[in-house]
Amino acid sequence: MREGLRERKKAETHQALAKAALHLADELDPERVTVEAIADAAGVSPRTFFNYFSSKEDAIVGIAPAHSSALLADLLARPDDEPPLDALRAVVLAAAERLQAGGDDWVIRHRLIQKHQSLAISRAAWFAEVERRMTEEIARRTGLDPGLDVYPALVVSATIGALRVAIDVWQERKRVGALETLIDDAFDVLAHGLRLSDTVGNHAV
Amino acid sequence: MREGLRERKKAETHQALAKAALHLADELDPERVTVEAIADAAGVSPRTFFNYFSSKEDAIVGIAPAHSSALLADLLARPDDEPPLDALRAVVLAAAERLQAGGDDWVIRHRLIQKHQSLAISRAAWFAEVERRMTEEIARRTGLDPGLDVYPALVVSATIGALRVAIDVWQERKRVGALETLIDDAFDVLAHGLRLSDTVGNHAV
DNA sequence: CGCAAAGTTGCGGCTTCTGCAACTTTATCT
DNA sequence: AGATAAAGTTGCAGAAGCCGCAACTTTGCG
Repeated sequence: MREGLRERKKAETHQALAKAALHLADELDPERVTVEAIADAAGVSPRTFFNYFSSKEDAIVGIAPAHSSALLADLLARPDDEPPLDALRAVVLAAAERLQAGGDDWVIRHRLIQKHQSLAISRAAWFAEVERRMTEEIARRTGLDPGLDVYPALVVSATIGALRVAIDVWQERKRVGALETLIDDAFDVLAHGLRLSDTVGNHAV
Repeated sequence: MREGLRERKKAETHQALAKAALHLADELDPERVTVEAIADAAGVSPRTFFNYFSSKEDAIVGIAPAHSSALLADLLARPDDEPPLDALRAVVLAAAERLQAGGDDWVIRHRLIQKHQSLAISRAAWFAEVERRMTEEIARRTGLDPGLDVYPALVVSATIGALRVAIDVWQERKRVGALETLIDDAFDVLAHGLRLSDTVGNHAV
């Protein structure tokens, strides 16, 4: 059979743990949620929790290999001769759509991340890994050496920053309006230069 | 007396712990260095360690309130009507000079940060705090609402990213050439737009 | 059915980190 | 100087995170 019972059970346990972690953290403080409680809620032993996540924070933030792979895969799928910033914008827009399609859990997650810096740190660690790999790819496309030229790492860093900032502002705006608009605004600024000009202004919500 | 014995001793202990943490981490793996060993090397009890640093990583990375305050103070000292990106560039250049004046410890520190992601995470957490406060100040200067407009957070995020990237590339280049040049390159790119053009290229080392 | 691979669990152990209370050192006031 | 207050250090106890290991159970497959 293509998808064994084994794989399915593993995926179910993973999701059960992530969901339990998220909802428990939402009800109490994340700091007051123990691994034991999460494992209990997912019907699994505390020891097993650590077979799936390397920390409590990772479970709450929902660090899934799938996501970072998706970002990188999207980038690899863009045409090779597309300008780096355009390719990255497309990747980020696709990621935003994917996140919004995920439902309410994603909103809860990011509300928690904004309130508790231990979670923000976990997210940052995840972003850092994505950044590292995207920088490699941008370097390959541009023919630049990432150890000599700042451009590849700089454009990727700005890109990830734009995603993060857009999400934060969108949450701050109570999710009124499209996240994609904010992302486009951010990339327009990055593309035209970060000098403050009259093209920058708070688009009405 | 202006500077009491108390203050001096505290500063000495702080520095002794930071130095011990850095050098022990440099000799062994950071993961294999325990708080107990650091405290011993600094001639202080493990319990006291936690009166100075909230984690082992913080001690190695040398999270000192002084540094982040310096960045913010520099920003506050810039003229109010200076364009945000210019003010931030000046702040980052000043920070780079300050770091280089610090001597060899700083180089060791950043070599460790690049090798071990647990330290990179600690640094990221510290950057995040700086970012938050700088964003406030940029919002004030520009009259933009950081909860409505992406610009303040975006320009600060790109700025901190530029600092990080410049330091990383400089280390990768074995510290040949001036860090300030790399920072200027990065800010030139940010100012003119992140579209790849022929103005971007690896300046000879 | 029966063996091999993979997953789960309990256990022991180390480490990080915190609150608390006792103690020592430094500052201040008369 | 001497008493008192303030600040800093330390040990202790304990919660929790995290990991390696070995036994056990479940699943996959011939």
